[in-house]
Amino acid sequence: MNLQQLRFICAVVRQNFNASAAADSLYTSQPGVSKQIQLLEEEINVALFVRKGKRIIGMTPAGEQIFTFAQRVVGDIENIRKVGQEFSQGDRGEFVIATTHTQARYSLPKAIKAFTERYPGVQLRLRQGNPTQIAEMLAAGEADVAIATESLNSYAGLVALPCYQWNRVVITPTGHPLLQSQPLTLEAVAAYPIVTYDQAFAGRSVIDKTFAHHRLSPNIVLSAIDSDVIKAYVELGLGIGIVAKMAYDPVRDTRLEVIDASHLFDPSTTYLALRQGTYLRGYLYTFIALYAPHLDRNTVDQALDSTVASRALLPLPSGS
Amino acid sequence: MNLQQLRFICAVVRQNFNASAAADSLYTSQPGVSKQIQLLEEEINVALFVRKGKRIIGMTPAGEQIFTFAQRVVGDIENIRKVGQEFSQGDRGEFVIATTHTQARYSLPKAIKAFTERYPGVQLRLRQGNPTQIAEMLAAGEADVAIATESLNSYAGLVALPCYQWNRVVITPTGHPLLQSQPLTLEAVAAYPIVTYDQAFAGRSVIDKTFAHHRLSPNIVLSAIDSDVIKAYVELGLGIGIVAKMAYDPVRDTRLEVIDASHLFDPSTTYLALRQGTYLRGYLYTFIALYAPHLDRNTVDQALDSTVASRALLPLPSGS
DNA sequence: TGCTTTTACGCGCTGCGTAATAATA
DNA sequence: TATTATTACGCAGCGCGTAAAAGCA
Repeated sequence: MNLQQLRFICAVVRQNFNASAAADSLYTSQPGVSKQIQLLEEEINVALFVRKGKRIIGMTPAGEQIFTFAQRVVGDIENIRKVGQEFSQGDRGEFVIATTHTQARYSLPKAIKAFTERYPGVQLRLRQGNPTQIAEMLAAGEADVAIATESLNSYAGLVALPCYQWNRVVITPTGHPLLQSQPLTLEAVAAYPIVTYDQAFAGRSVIDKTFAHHRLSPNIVLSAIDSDVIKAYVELGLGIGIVAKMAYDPVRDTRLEVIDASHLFDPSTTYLALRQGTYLRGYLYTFIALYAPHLDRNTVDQALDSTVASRALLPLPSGS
Repeated sequence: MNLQQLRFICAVVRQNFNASAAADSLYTSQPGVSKQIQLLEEEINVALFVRKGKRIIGMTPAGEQIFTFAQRVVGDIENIRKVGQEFSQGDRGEFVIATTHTQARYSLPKAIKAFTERYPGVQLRLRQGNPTQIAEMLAAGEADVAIATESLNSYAGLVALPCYQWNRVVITPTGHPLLQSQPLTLEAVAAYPIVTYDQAFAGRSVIDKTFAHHRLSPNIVLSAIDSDVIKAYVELGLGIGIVAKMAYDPVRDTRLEVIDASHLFDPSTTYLALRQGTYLRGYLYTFIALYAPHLDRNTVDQALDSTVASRALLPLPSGS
């Protein structure tokens, strides 16, 4: 048994039981992958993959168990490498953040600016996607942290830490009649065509739930993954927009008017997620503290160690 | 990086930073061990061991962190092997119990008899030692379970499950004057020379604490690790004995008389301990259930998964 | 002078790539 | 027919053991 064999197993599983793709992803030859897997199966005397003729189509029960261990081994090897880097060149390295457009554009810039000034030797990479893709990137080790509002909790192997709460504003073109209706009500909002986030993004689920709860059927004429796209279409007069308050910029957005809607919707919480069992480079703790000051090193470590859902343990600081 | 290098690191640490001993323990050459460790240090660019001249005398901080990961990797490799055995020959294998004399002699026989009948293909091995040695055997992977009354909890990386409670009897030679004093009191016991367990064994700490709490200074003329040795010396008239109730056999021990002492001492709890993060062969669950019927597979799995001390979670069934 | 680690060196195994074959969809 | 897995084979590299040297207590 050797490490390479375990890497091969993980890659084959991750590539949906395609050994050729697995070989590509590891920059090696496909026969090598097949052979090493066969050797391992022979050594431990049990088939790991279910084959239909010559095709690999799934895992045996034994394979599934072994896969979980193999994953942990491969992760630990990565951890060992990281410890080495941390001690040999603590202020240099790579740092990949998987996040959504809205976070990247509106909530992260301040922390990222401070971070890059503090760690000029760290190569920072932003990877964008929807919350599900983000969680998968993190789980697959393609990112070091994930930041998003939806669906980061309840993903096996990940730990989600609450960062901050936020709520929504309604944005309209200048001179829109809705600006007259004070105070703002859900009914008034539902009377106009609406532009807001896509299903998977930025607390859209809260918006849907709120309308449904009040037995309102809003006319959502356009949904987008991107606050800037929403704002553009609102400017064009396609409808009124519901976006995160942080996405409205009073300086830039002069062709829009804004009405606070915090009283209409439950607040949403943005989470920062980490893979369980990973060694965190020192600068990662620094970044997390820059982004969410209540998440100090001890808090993060405790959350990473605990098996139980960490959200309950962590009080969220008030307001923002 | 390869598995062997990680094994070498673990062995060197376990052998108190003696590379020669580590090589012996792994049945390989000492230069090979040194060289592989050097290669790894070179590869990840950080010293793992602190050297004084040519002697290895300790670990660097980086080394300590890496050691913990290396341990887990080595353990997971072992786990993978076990999964293979479980699925290829589920009713065959090896099973090592680390325990004390008293458990081996008096509490285990029934479960072991049933187990060997159920699993004739499993090679069962009993390893005896004091509770500290037992815990170390388990932690080092030299045993699959540890069973003892003292000091199995509070050992990092181990999970202790309460199995049963028990208490003590006083044994005397036939016709001893203590037999007349009804009911038995601590003061009466303390009036005679006492033979009982060694410091490290079988709830001796409870005995000491009880006497101390009553401001009594018993005259313990002989302590032994072994109930049978204690009984032998009580038969010889050296003193009265305090032993676990289960150690008195009314059929065999005809030259001894017995007085129940449950009302004098707090009960002790015997624990069964497992290493965290280990894959358990199916027959191990069977054995545990035979020995302590309230510890079914789910209970054991939950305890193994949880990071927090498992004892608090587990109710101990009453009496026995 | 022990005992321990490092250096030196050569053999043998094995992992890996290329090429060819077999089997599936 | 296109894609994918297995078999065959040969080279290169590396892990491991033996032997010798170098330091340490």
